[in-house]
Amino acid sequence: MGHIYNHTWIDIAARYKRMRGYEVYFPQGFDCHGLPTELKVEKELGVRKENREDFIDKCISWTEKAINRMSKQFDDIGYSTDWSLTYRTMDDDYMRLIQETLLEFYSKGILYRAKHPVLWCPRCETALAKAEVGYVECEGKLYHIDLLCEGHRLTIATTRPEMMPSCVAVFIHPDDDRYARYEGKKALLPIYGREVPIIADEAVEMEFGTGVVYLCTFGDEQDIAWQKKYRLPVIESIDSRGIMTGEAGKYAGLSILEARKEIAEDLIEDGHIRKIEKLTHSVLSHTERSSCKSPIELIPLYQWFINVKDYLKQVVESSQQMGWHPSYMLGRMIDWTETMDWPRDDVRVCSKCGAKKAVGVGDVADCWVDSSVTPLVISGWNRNDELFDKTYPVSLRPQGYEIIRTWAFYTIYRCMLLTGDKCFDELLINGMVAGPDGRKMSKSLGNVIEPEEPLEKYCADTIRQWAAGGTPGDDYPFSWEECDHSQRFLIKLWNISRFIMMHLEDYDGEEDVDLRDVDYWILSKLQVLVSECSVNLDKYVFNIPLTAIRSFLWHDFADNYLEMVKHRLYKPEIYGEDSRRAAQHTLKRVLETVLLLLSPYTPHISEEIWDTLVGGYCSLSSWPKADKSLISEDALAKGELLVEVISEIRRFKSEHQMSLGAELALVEIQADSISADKIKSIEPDIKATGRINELKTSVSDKVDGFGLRIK
RNA sequence: GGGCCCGUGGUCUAGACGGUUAUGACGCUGCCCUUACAAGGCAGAGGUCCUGAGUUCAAAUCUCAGCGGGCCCACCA
Repeated sequence: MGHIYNHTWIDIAARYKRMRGYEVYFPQGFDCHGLPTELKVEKELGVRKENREDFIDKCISWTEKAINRMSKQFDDIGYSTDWSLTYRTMDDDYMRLIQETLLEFYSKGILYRAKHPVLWCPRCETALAKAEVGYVECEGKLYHIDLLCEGHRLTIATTRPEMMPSCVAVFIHPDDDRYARYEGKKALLPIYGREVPIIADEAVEMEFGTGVVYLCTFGDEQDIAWQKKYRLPVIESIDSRGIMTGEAGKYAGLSILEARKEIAEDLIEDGHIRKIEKLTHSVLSHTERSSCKSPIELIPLYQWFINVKDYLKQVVESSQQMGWHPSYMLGRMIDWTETMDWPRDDVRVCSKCGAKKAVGVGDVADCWVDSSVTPLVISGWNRNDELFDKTYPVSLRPQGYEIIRTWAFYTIYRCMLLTGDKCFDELLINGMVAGPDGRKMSKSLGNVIEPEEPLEKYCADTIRQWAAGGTPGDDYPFSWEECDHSQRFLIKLWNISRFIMMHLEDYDGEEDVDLRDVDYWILSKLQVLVSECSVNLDKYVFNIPLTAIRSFLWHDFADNYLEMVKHRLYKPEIYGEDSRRAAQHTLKRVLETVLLLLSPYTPHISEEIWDTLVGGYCSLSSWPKADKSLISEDALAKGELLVEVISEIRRFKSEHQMSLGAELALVEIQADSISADKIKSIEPDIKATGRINELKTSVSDKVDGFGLRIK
């Protein structure tokens, strides 16, 4: 439903801009590569990636199935993309362009290969981006292990005793009086009998565990920082499959968990363990965009890196040149550039390797490597200069807030470096779709709605109204009630149209008509509505115009105006042919304009009615302009008075359990002089709409506004 | 720990350049077949606009603090 949600937004924007006269370049892309796909295929089809060719085939067919399903959903909601422009990140042309951009980065030294501790998932056997990991809270044990220092016991605390073979130093806090005397000395590791330096550093948390921590290469990011800062050696005791290496001595060949168990037993047996505490802690795990959830390791490996840190200032500057909707989302981008951190490795690898045969890299690239060049792909960068000049920067980037730090960030970064220019004029940021219960959609909560279910139950224009109801940047729940209401609105619109069509059968389309106060009233309100819609749609605010259109059509137009002109339509012999024609003209004009306003939201029903009412396509017509000459303050005031008087009469009938069609013998209105003037001019409308036989209006200085006496 | 967003009748929600009676939906109550629509219409009940303080003639709206919720980031040897 998230895709239905934001693609409806994009489609409304595209349809609106077309009607405003823009030539809208509207391609749809599909993001295909990456770990999420691989994990899905492994899980659902039960295949492993040992057989690379077979695995890739399975990934491609799975992805194509997903694309077909999504494309059908988009077609089902009337998504007006130009399918001939569709791009897929797994297409050869697309991949070629990715490679070109990477080669350009390589030639500039921005892309480089280096050995560096990376976040590594032993289960998926791949390096992960920082954005792909998160912390999972779980139960663990904190082992207090005695080390020896000049005959004294120095007790460290660790949750990972199996990292002992990788220990290269022990750290204490410089202000910690308990351990001050050990600073600069050496500690002896049990089992391995190796001596490591004892170093004082501010980063040690004195309150945690024993206040003494051992540094292993690499247990966490702090270890990386310390290893670099103090130029300590690196000992790799865990390999890329999560198996202990030869450095682990007798534990070599064991898995991490097996080694943890055995080394702990040995330490206990030898009397080196002073205490084991239970501990709830957060373990860095493979959490994002994946169902893996395995704990991750920091393993030094040769990997390809792209230097973003040196260009953050430019990314921020580029982002500031764009319009963000809502504007505070720019702040999230800047926050990200300010807080992202990774100890930099300055190693650059020479490109002149002299290899005779190029061998593809076996690693799985971060999927953002593909998806962050889309503005270049669709604009024909390095392919078609004419197209590029016309379509770059992209006018509007729609996306969710959860991938500002990834999709938006990497896209702005790469396009800025490759083109020297910003890649978007504006960004429209949507929130997440929550379940009907208001909570995040998740399988475990059982509140997931797949698009097929509402699409089966409701028509596309109903789903689109639901989607248009969201606010930029805010999360938005899926709501069956909102769908019900939206569906009923369509029926209402249909019935209004039937009524109007019925009365337009003999309408000659004469424009030169003698409009009455009531006509000016509804036409005035219509002009206000048109400008309200334009102002908001220009800001990509969709919910406010839709609500305003629905309220106008349902309540002002149907509940009030239609009832107020029925007598003129049905009895021209009493009220005059020209009055009837004025009403016909107004009915047609209002409905036409409302159909144009609704067209971006509910294109299907709008076209259907438009075809009968006007002919042709309303989505190809021009967006209406508010005609200020039709706004009459006097008519607005008279119309509101008429609504109020009719409302009083309806209330009376309701209280007396009378039908609204029941006739009233006599109604007397007392009004102050200003209101009385206005009321007198709309007396025929009051009389006819209220089914009043005799209506008397008199001026009274005792009332404020007006009062009614009904018999 | 840092940042951002949010808190409005039973439920969901609009409004946030300060200014009549706070919007609408669902639900609820009563009534009514208006020569379009009962999948409709009319009328009605229901609110300390999270709490407190401040600015102001005036605060749902602005400021600060607190409480509660959400998201992102960081930390947890």
